[in-house]
Amino acid sequence: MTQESAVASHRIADRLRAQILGGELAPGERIRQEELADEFGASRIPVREALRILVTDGLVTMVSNQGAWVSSLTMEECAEQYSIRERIEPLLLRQSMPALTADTFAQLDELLTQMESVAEVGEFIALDRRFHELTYSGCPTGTLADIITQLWNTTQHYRRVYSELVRGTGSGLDMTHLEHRLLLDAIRRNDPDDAERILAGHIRRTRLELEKHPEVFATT
Amino acid sequence: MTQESAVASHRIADRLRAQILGGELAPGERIRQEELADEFGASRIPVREALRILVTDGLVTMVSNQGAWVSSLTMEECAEQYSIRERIEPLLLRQSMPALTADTFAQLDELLTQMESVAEVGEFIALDRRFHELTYSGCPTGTLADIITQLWNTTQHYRRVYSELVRGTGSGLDMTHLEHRLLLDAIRRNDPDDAERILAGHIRRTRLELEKHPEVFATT
DNA sequence: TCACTTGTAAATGGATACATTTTTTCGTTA
DNA sequence: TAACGAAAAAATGTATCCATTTACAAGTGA
Repeated sequence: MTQESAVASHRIADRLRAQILGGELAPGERIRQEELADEFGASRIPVREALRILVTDGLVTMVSNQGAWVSSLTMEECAEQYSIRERIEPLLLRQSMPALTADTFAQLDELLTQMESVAEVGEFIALDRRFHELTYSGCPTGTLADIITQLWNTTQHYRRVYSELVRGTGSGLDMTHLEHRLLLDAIRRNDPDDAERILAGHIRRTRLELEKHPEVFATT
Repeated sequence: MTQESAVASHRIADRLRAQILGGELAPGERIRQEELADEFGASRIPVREALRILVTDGLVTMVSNQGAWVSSLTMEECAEQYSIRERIEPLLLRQSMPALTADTFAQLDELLTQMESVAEVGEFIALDRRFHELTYSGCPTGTLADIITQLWNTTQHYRRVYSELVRGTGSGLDMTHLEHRLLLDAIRRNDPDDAERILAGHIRRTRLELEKHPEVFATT
């Protein structure tokens, strides 16, 4: 379990991060320091520190003398982030694979089975994320993993909105399941080249899918 | 020219960043808030903000209740950053190429000529950086460019130390010049595939070269 | 009616003072 | 002598108060 930090700025940052990733705070939303300070029973100093921590995460955007907002992405920016992931997640997967065990494979399999039958949108994207993160779990944390976590975080809102949009239409999700199964198979066979290729394709197709729905994104 | 920010925290961050990138502050060096505050005639509040800004840049590492240090990399971490660059800089170059003009080509050529005859180490790595940045200048700034700037920044110190180490031995630098010429040629010919391949190879060879000199890095 | 100005409210930036945590020092003891 | 521990010193974390900047709105003029 995650221990709550004794430092107020960290506590506030953790809580805010969870709110943003959980969808309680939408991209573009204004964040006022005093409001937050009252909410947490703290002064504005730790709130400002917390905001800067979230800037590091890419989740908050600050402008001098103007304030802070939950970061938002245009469709082009979101696509850019997917293009980056397309190039570097296969690298992380390759480095992770040697350390994965049969036990991990079983967990991955179980996650896929759950995903194939889940109805709720939030649940689906959570399982999807846990699946991919588990495939990377053979890697010690480092810059590569940090960057990828950031990219997942900053695009999470748009994944959720997209999923809600296409829910029930059956579009795209079938392919996702197929790709996941292929990916797990390549990992099990310990074929890093194949795994890299499938993962890159998976991310690429997701990006193209997102680009079919500009209405998900901010207009500016 | 770069306008000095009216906000103290930004001024301090800019100055500190320049000191770190310029080699005045070495990786691992402790940063005391009060010291900096005195140095800038400010209180510790803007100093703390500045430190958090540099954490975002990856140039400073902070630990709760313990303090801040100039970030340092082990050889493995530095190699990891080069591996990431190897995958994503070719992407940035590809996106940049269509916007480059004959004028840019001429500037790139001029930079290479200067590099081939420069004697001073600091001058060399500065020209090298300007050359590559100019090849990327066709791209609007975005997440990809930001990440790459960060990776260049966090590894800059080790490039400098390495360059000083091999100065005069003639090892490796010849290859660097050849690769740069090949790269510029591919860019001129507007051959993105070739340019991507050469650039990836260039970064990869630099990484391998660095890995031949573990003494450049922190031992922990 | 529209553009511009100005004044006021509100929000962010920063200084000082204090609280808390960590580190260091120094004395004690086995 | 080495190890343990307590007290002092130093550094970071936070609250409060004030300064400065920005945003909003009402008012004035053409």
